[in-house]
Amino acid sequence: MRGVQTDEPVTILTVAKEAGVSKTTASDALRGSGRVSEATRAAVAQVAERLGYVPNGSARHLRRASTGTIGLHVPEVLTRSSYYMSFVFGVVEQAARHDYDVTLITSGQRRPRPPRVDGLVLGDPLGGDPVVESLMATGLPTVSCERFPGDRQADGVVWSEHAGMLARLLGHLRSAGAARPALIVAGDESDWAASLHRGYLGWCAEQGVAPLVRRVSFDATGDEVRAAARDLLRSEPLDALVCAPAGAATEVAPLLREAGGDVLLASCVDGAATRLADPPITAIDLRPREAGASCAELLFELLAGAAQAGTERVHPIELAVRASTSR
Amino acid sequence: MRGVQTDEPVTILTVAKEAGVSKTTASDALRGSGRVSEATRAAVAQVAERLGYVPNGSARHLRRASTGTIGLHVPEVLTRSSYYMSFVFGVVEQAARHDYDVTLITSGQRRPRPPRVDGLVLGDPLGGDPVVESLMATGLPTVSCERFPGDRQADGVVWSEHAGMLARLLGHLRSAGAARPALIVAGDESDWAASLHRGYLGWCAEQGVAPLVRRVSFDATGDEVRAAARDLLRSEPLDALVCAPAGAATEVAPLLREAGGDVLLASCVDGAATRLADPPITAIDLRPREAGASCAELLFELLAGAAQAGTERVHPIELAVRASTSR
DNA sequence: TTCTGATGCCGGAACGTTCCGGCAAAGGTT
DNA sequence: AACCTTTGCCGGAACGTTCCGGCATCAGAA
Repeated sequence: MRGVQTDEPVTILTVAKEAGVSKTTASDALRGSGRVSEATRAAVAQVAERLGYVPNGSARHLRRASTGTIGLHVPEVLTRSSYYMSFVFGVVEQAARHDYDVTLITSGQRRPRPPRVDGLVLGDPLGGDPVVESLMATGLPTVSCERFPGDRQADGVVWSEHAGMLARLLGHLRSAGAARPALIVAGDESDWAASLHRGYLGWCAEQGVAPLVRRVSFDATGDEVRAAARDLLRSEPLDALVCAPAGAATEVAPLLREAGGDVLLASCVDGAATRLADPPITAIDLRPREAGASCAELLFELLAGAAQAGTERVHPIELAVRASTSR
Repeated sequence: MRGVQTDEPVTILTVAKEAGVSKTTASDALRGSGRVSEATRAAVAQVAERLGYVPNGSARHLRRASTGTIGLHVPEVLTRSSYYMSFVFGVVEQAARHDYDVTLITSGQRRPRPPRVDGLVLGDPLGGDPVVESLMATGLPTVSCERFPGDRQADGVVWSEHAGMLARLLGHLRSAGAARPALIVAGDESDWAASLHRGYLGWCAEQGVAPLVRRVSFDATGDEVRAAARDLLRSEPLDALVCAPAGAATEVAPLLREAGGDVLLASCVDGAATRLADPPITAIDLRPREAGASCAELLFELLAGAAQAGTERVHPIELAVRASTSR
């Protein structure tokens, strides 16, 4: 039952009058605040339900000096759209649990005013993006997924052990027989790419392996990663390849197959494509939806004063070993 | 210059006092409403700029009985994430031009309240989605991209001539020598897929060609479309293949190459992948960003009373002929 | 001179909800 | 009986902006 539809909006005053209490009591009863008896609370709740009362967000947030909304920024990198969509959905759903809305902010926007939000989530902030810079300059509580490249960090950071997980993947490749795994990775405008690269170099140093890297752009196309793979195939005997950019592994899989040689293949970003490829491709599952939710949750803690600026959270990621890395 | 930072919020009262006018005059001056002299307007604007005045959205929208926000719903279909992300960005940017925020609504959300928005954009509404149904039941002004499957339509519909464009693509394939082009397409839960299928059948009837169709799910995986393509290859001599699902064409391209036979290949959804494939794949460019902007614009017209419920707009789409359909 | 219309200001009230502190009643303690 | 504490209500004011209609002034027409 939706409630009676009238031309008069159902306000807290309507509910209070119908329940025979003051507006303050009605408000307190519905919000669980103040000192209201359980019987009165139930009676008011019933009236509100019956009338289909929905609090006016503008009124509430004017009074509270808040907006009830968080802003979410994601880079417009379409090769990572699958990851970002999942991330976005995670944020939106976690925000809903806190009765917050999520307003999207894009780097293509030209707008003359700061966002009307209580706080910000930055998904994978890229260095050199002026919109990201200006968002961080707002002074609003901000949580970033991965660190911001550079010295200045958001109030809260949710990050994952990419280097460590890559070392584990490389170890797995090593024990599967690969003597010298190669890496295709983006540049340092992304903290994620930078830590993968660093982790790879560190692992090679530790294992006494000569690094075999090809750098591509953060939003590398299929052709770009295929060109990088071809280059690797031409210049060295290739026994294993780890592709960092999202979607790259599935782009090079046919190429490696054609080239023969039984090259092990893995991806640093998991998704439906790697899972459902034939053979399924070993990948690092970044769990983007959960990452989104975790970022949102940390922001709400910051907003509620339950967390301090400078808080860092480790978001667990997983290695999904599949057929592409076995012989 | 950001303006002097004090602990006291800069309100319209602050600006008015500083400019030596009433709050009403200050408000009217900044909004271009009321009857305010040009000199007074300029003076107030200068004070506002200097003080870094930003209107309080909650106060404004409480007074106006509005929210300053539109809701955007997109299906959580990750194979179409590239298209949807572009669509989303288009909506967000057009909304920004109207000083509106965009709040995302997902089908995975469980929330006890209607969205606090002035209107809704439904990107590619899928039949059978209860969240879409409930959004359409809110009574809010609503614009959908493509029609809603079924009798009930949104207040505004932005749609494209998919059947017509497919006929043109088929004609192009025909003139490139294909006698019997095949189609891989999703089911009727999407109006887009339904019109492609209908258009294909209509074209075949008109040309006296026996239809060659394989149905897949709307969110078909690479394997699923490859299985469909293999099935086609096995059962008939295949001279041309049109893949409707986003991403499908690039998934089957290597398969067709391996099979030999010089099969012409085209896609009903264009993107970076089809553009940058080798050879580049002929595709229908749905121009998602522009579609998003167009939907948002129609919604703002509805909200402003400049368009009527029942308005339909044709969003132009384009056929990008590329090397995959030439011999 | 008087009246009318235009211009450009103005204060009060409204929007819907929350916060704050007052107060009545009841129960317990001295 | 008087005092104190707790419980559970209450009305007024606040939040910041816009809407509405009033009013003063000036210029032009009758």
